[in-house]
Amino acid sequence: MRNAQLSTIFDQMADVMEILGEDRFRINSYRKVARTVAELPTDVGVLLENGRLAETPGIGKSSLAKIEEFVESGTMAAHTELLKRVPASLPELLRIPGMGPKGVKVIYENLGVQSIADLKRALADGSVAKLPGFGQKKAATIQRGIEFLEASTGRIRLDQALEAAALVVARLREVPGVEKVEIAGSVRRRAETIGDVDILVTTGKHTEESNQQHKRIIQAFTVAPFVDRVLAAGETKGSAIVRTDAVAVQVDVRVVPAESFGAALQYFTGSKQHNVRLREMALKAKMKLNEYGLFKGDALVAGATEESIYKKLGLDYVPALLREDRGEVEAAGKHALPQLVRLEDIKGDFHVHTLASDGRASLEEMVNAAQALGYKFLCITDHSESSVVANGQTPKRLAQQIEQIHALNARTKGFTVLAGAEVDILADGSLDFEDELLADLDLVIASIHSGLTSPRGKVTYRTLKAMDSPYVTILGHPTGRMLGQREAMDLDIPAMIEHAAQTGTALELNGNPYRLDLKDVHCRMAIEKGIKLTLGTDAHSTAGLGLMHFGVATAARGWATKQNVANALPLTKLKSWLKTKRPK
DNA sequence: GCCGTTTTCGGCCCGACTGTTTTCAGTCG
Repeated sequence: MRNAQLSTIFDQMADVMEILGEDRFRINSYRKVARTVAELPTDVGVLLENGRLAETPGIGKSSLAKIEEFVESGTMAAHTELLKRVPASLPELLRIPGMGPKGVKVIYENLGVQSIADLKRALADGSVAKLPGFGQKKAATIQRGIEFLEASTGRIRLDQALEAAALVVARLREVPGVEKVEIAGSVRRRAETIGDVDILVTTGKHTEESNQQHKRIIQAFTVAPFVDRVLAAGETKGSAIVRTDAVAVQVDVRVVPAESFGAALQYFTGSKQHNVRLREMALKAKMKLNEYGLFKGDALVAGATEESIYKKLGLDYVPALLREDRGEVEAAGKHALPQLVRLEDIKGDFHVHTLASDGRASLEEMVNAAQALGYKFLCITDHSESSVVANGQTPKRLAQQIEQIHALNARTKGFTVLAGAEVDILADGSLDFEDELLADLDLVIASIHSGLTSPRGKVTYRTLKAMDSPYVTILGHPTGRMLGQREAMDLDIPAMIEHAAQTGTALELNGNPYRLDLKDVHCRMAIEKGIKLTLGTDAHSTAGLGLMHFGVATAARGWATKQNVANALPLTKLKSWLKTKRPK
């Protein structure tokens, strides 16, 4: 899709305009266009043709013309012209924490610094510290910023962020005077990757001693053994790099009095874009929203709970999972928010491995663990023969496993084990087992495990062809991505979703936090086409079954209700649903 | 540049922290 390219172009223009010191509101609208285009579910070319792009909020006449120009010619004059005005490598300096557009402008104009390499030299010879508005400390901050940037692996996975958050939460709960400790930010929204971790602490009602008390709480955080480096430590806010066994991540701790808890939680949860929307609404209603509350003049109108703030703004309560400015504010105003799927709605797991392939627990152990979670069913989906490294089963071994499952079902009450397989989609789009064997299974997940870097046409062809099989119930981890490790396949997502709808194939939402595949926005596209999602943990151990909450959160971020999720079906309905695609 | 149940012009989210300042600008979230 050209959407990603266009998004980058608008962001690049905004970067350059910032360095040039142009109008910040204009820059903001470029940023908004960049973000809007990136999140469009359909290629801009298509939306241009059917006129929908012009209706998209945030995209006005000027941006529309620029996009049109790019779609027609592959270039954009405004972009080309802007890039000519500063050295090409200059915008990369904006990525250094502590360096903003003003700083970049000063070091460029005074020292001729054009790149991070130039900047390192200027820092080393002391010329940065001598610049107007700079100094020894500022130079040191920039130095550390460069080191951080070069050592950083970028965003971390949600499970890693939750682990870091748990460390800090446990520490803060022990500090005297602390009443509540809540995880906020993108971790609370269960975003698929996390930039930094936000934690909110409340004390009792505001008193004379509050400031001292707040300071002590921040200090307790910054001197904790897991803190690598302190970035800031004031009276209400502390920021530090926290190191766990797996990762280092920035954690921000904010302390507020109890009467502002809701406002602070709302503010600190974000997303930024969602908050901007609410603040705009507050302004229109002659009010003001900040992290201390919703105010009319100086009077506090709401603040103790998040619910009260949304209510006073004329909105239904928006679950944190939806706060991305993807239409949830409008829906909340029209009482049209979905009843999101919850972990309690989940009656079983669709994607599980055992010792028969590369799992570490037996069939019986996995079933026992699923029963302990209160599930009603479990689908056993071991690998197929071609997945040699994963100890994929031969047809003979699979046939034996099916027998084993039937026998287990015969002696189990109130719980059903479904016989399935995760069958490889081969290079030509055919399946790794014959139809006769597939017909003996209750369900089939078809997955691509090889050739993930093939061109778009090839991976899309294989994916669509596999869905043509009447025995393929579910397309497994459709894009094949591994967060932080491996890019998604270059799959034509709209075509894949369209074909899933046509063939009646379900799409997996693989809940393993390495995958979260399909991702939230694609889940939403699928749901809008009436496609059922199946949540699977891809568990390779009994503990792995506990990852279901990641899948549920991601589905909810895709606006899924329990009707959209096959895991929530009662068993009888599930069984008949599994047969819908099969030959009659 | 975008937008409009007060506006087609005149707005555009808000506050904390830091460092370099003699009262505030820059950066961040």
